[in-house]
Amino acid sequence: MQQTSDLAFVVDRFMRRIHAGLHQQAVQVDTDRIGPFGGMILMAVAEMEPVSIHALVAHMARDKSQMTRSLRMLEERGLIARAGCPEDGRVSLVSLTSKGRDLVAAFQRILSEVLDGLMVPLGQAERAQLSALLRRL
Amino acid sequence: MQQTSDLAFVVDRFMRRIHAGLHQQAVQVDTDRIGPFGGMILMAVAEMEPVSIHALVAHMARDKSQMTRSLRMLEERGLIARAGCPEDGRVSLVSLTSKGRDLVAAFQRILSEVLDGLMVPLGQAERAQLSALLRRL
DNA sequence: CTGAATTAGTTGACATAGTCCACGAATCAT
DNA sequence: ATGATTCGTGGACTATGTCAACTAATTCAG
Repeated sequence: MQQTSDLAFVVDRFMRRIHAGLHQQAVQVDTDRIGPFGGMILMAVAEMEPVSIHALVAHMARDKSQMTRSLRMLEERGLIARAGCPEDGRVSLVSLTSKGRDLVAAFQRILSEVLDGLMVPLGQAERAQLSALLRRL
Repeated sequence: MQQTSDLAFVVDRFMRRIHAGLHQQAVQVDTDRIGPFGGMILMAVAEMEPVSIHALVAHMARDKSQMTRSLRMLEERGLIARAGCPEDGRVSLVSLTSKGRDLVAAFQRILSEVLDGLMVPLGQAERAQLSALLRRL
């Protein structure tokens, strides 16, 4: 049980190291000050566009009010655009602008670098194993 | 590279699910409203006591000013106690009170339950594997 | 077809957590 | 001793998270 509750610490620390790495590196790129969460949203949109806010909320496991505000911020900075959904008047579909797409590419590059840096203790096979295990949760 | 940056999402979501699970469950126990971070600190202290604030900061990868404030909060609620270090006048050593120890036990039980709940998709061997991999990072 | 329940999204108010910077005091190196 | 370093504290600010109330569009029971 020591073992079990330790897992939370280990995951937490890993996440914080990613966060810290991004914080260091992303300053060069994040000229609009959208923050790490903004970056995460952009990357999620990139994979799912056009996507409803509801789907985004589910995917990222965040509160919807938070998503509303972050999306407004991203929209103000011209990184995303919204369009009404023709089939359902309630949903609005979010997609990237070309400016947003550029920023996503930069974020992904940095994130990959940071992750690679953190993963050095693990061999190639182990990295794949780790990803596979986490993905199943 | 899709693969690589995905990892950040996967870890993030896992962490948030832990967080959400605690949020649900811990209400019963957290009568002093110390929050999830407070709980994490208590558990860390439990494993390391008597421990300097500096060591705690390093272990949890947090900002030291944040730690100062959280510890003050925990001290006000009578969960931890501080003692000056005889060998080094700068450091103060933190340890649990008996009230704190009880709360840690409760937190650990809940955390284990939550983690067990999240880990159901994985078999016993895989869980061990996951822990081992994460611990090496 | 209509009223009740549901769902998508927004907003306000607030709580918690993280970052940065400067400071005082104790210690260390030379 | 004195200058650099380390431990902890405090202030100011930003970013994230949580909860509850609300509007508008949709669904569904009857």
